[in-house]
Amino acid sequence: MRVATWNVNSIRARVDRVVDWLVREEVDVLAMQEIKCREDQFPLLAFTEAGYDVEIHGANQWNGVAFASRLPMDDVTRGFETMPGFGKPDAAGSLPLEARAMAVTVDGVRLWSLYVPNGRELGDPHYEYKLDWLNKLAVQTTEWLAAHPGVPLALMGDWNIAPLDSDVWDIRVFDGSTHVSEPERAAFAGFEALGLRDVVRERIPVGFTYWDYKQLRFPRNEGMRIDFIMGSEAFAELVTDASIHRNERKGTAPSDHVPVLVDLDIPIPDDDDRPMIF
DNA sequence: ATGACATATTCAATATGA
Repeated sequence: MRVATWNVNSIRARVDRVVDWLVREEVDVLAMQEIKCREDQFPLLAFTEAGYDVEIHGANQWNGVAFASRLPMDDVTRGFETMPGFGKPDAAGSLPLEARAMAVTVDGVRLWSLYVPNGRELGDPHYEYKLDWLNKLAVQTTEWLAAHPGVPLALMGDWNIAPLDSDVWDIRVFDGSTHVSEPERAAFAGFEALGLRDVVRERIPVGFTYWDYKQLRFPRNEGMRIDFIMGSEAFAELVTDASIHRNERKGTAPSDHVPVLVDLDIPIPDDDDRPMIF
């Protein structure tokens, strides 16, 4: 089974590239982030014609996550129970919840698509929101792991954190910036403390997953590594290979992020055995 | 000094991104 994560930066602007890549790379399950549309706006047809079912969690022109899979998706959940909101409180005083997290189970593997809040600036309310969001997710993950011992779990997505200085092209440029601050790195390390680990880095130590559109960042290879697949021990044991698809940053109308993929030692049914989707 | 790029939305000017 081939499982991937990709911040697509608008699925409506990227649908052809995304579906082409899924088919070309024989991906079974894709976790998407920044789909930037509501469920009713999602370009479903291109996916279904290629044999993929889609589960969507979108709210408006910002954020939004989704899964595309050619294997059945079960136990679809949107958001998580203790997830904090952000923005203007409603009459009851609660903050709007953003579409940044959802999960599905495929072949007994629990998969999350995560779009961690950006943080904007150190000290910005959005920065506190980012740290709170991550810490609440870690607590939730702790509880889930305790309740589902031995079940493979992967938290996949755009973490908006560069855990190592070498995860940005020049750490000096990031002095005083988000993504590299100690509290963000501590929040990321909190997931490692739960027994999750970056199953891609242990196979691909070097390489970015994001390059800004501006300032010739990609031609200069001035990028960041911020998209990760954090697997539980049971998940990590299934991983046989990993890849970062840098070529998807090239060509016409790319996303600013590229796909990150793992191969799992889970046999999938032949095409002939798979139900047809029209 | 600032923007540079790309996406969304009340299609014009603004919000967001990292």
